[in-house]
Amino acid sequence: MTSQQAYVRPLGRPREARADRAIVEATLELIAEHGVHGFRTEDVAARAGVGKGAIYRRYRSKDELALAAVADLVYEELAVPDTGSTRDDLLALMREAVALYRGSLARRLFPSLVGAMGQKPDLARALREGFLASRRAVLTEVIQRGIERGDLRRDVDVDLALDVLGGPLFYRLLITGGPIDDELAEGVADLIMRGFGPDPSRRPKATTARKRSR
Amino acid sequence: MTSQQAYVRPLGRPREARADRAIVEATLELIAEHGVHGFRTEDVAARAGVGKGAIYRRYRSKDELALAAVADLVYEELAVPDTGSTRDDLLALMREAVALYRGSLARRLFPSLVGAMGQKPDLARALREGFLASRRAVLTEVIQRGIERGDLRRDVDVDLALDVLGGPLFYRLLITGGPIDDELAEGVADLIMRGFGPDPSRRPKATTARKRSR
Amino acid sequence: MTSQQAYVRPLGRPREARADRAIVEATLELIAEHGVHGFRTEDVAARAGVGKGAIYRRYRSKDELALAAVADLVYEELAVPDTGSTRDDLLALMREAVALYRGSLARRLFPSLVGAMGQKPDLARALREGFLASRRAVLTEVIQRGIERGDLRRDVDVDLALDVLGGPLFYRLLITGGPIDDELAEGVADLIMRGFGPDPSRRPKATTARKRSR
Amino acid sequence: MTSQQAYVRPLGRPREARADRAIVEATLELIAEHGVHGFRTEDVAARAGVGKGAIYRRYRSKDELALAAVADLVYEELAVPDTGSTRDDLLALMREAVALYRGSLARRLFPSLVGAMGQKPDLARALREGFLASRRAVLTEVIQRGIERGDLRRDVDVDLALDVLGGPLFYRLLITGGPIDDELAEGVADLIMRGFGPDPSRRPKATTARKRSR
DNA sequence: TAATAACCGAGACGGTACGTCTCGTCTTAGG
DNA sequence: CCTAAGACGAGACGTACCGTCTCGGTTATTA
Repeated sequence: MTSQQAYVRPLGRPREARADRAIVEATLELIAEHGVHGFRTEDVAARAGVGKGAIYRRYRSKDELALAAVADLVYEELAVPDTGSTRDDLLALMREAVALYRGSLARRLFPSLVGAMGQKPDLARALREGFLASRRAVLTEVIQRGIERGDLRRDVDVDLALDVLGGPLFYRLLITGGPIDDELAEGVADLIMRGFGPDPSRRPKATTARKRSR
Repeated sequence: MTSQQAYVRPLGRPREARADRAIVEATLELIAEHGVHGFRTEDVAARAGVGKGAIYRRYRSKDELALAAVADLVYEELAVPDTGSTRDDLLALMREAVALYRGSLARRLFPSLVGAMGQKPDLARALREGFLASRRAVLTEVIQRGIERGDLRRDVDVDLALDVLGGPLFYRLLITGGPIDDELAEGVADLIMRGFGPDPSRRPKATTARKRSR
Repeated sequence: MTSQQAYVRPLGRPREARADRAIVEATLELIAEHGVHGFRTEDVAARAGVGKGAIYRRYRSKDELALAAVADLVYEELAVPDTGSTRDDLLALMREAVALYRGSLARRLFPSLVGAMGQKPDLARALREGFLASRRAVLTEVIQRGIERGDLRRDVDVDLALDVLGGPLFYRLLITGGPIDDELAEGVADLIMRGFGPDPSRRPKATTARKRSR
Repeated sequence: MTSQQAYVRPLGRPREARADRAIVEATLELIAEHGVHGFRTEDVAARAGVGKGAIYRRYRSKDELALAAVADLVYEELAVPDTGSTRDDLLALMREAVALYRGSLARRLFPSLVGAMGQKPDLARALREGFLASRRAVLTEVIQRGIERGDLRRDVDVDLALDVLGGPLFYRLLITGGPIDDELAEGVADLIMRGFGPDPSRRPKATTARKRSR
């Protein structure tokens, strides 16, 4: 039976992969130069060497184009670290996030992206279900393993933990302009370990946090 | 010696105070509906019942108008709570913040505000130095008092603490869409108390933070 | 009693008469250069020194603009010549028509105008009822006078006469590309005089025309 | 069953004759509906049930397609009538022309064809040298025969005569919208006979109509 | 009281980017 | 090599919005 073979090649000339890449790259360059709102679709077309039609065949609007370009920049396979230490696993992920958001492009990109999310539910959903969900899934796995390992309490509010890990980073990126560096990564990782670590009053002898500090 | 009396009434017909208010209010409503970029000056004029000229006589650009409107909205006096309990003081401030950001106007305002901050340094500075700084000052005072009281460690990274308090809230507001409620307020307050509480290994007996959580 | 004074000045800034003229003139030039369909609205705007908005505030579409421009061009007062000689009157009118259609603007304008008439009943009606009707009225008067004077037969088919006077001219202009000159004017005028001149059969000897109808 | 043919079949799949007809017919219908410029190649393809490629393999451009379609409609062998009577020969040709231009398709086709001629010299030349020249050649022969026969003056301006025969018909078709009927055919034929007939003042006894019958 | 000056609402202005559309060509898989 | 389907680069279309300017008219202070 071929019914499982769901993919049917669409009729007609296929989209050119070359154009796909060129459009995204031109968009990223122009966003970096003029901002998420400041760039012009005509310039994207010109720089990518395509017609405007080729852009609007792929993306319904300028905003969707900007989103896709950013998504392309930001999506990457995320390996679940497994160092044996919950703190080190968290730290690895946080450091990677720090590295991503320190980049000048991502730093200039996110604010307007967030602004657009408020106006375009589609974009918000796409970002949440794609980029965000994948990162949260990885963090969740690390936390679950930490619980099983006994490094974290059984009743950890996982959502809160995720938001405490990610929140301060975005807060600095979007609002305060504070430094996004490894100190931040270590700070929140340690706070999670300490705040959600096993209750010392119950198990006075086991002090995970101590061991972690080498 | 009248030189100190600097004010000279300008010639001609004075500006109408009625229009001043109407413009700001119409702007706020329209920003909430369509975002800091999405609203139209013509709509502001129409809703305020003024001409576009009246707007541009007061503000040099759409951005300046948006900034002024937001500034007008956001400034308010903030009392420093003093319940005697560091946790309760934090909780009071957090609950107030929760109440503010649950409100539909602020909730719709902030995303586009953040987006605009990325492109307009003036707006970003105004918001950081006004709204944000005042809230951080109050929280800082509560934390300092907590340290002096011995509820918190002496070496608390205050900036990190502030970002852990505020970050998750904004993260949910702007990114995840997660719930902004008292559970969140309590979660982060407890995490701060626990994570930045006095080191139990150093002073195994005194555990103020423990007791407060009952 | 001011009720007869129906005109109420519209609110706001009035349209600029300068722009009205400039738009129509630029349109005519560009139609002559590129045809009723071939000209570009952006070029009209540029040549007229106005924005595209100023054009579309006045005309709902490119077609309506073209129609208005042509209508503006084509209306002019036409005097009825009265030299005392029917042939000379006809000749005067024909020479004037020749002069008009030799002109480079009209010569380039008419072909695409005719093409458009086939597609746009509005344009066709406007042209027929304005430009064409006024010229036919003048010719009709000359012919009537010729009949009364005895220079032409009483039973002249006036419509046919008008079409024989105008047809060859347009035929050369639109189809054959043949010369439009005074020789043509004289040729058709003489043909009309000779072909529709008084019937020699009434002056009892010659009866050619009568017999033909059998 | 094709092997018996000496004709060497070109490589590959042969063109479908079905498509040839369908393309031309669809083009004619769409030109009649929207004009020579107004129709869309995509609509032609859709209505003919072919791809755009099939059209552009046959015709190099939209204009060439339009021209070919019109040519297909309009070209037909034209016999030189020879009734023995110059008037009747002219009348036969004029009646045939009337029949052609009364048809609703030709009537809708010509205006935009003329419009296009003004912008496309190639099309104008093709139409003049093909369709038009063949008709003028036939008429010229009839007139020459008329001269030789003595029905028409020796010094007839043949070009003018042709334009007087064809002009009024096109004038009504393209400009005035007047009736195109046998009355018109007879009117211009009689006018030519009378206006270009032998000068009665010079040869007072010989009546043209007499001679025609030889 | 009259003149002067800046205000008022309404809306046209020049300019610019948008997103759509069509042209004529090119590129697939398949007959 | 043909076919239908549909993507391609190019560029005009008509719309929308910006920030400015121009109306007739209003509201203050100064003369």
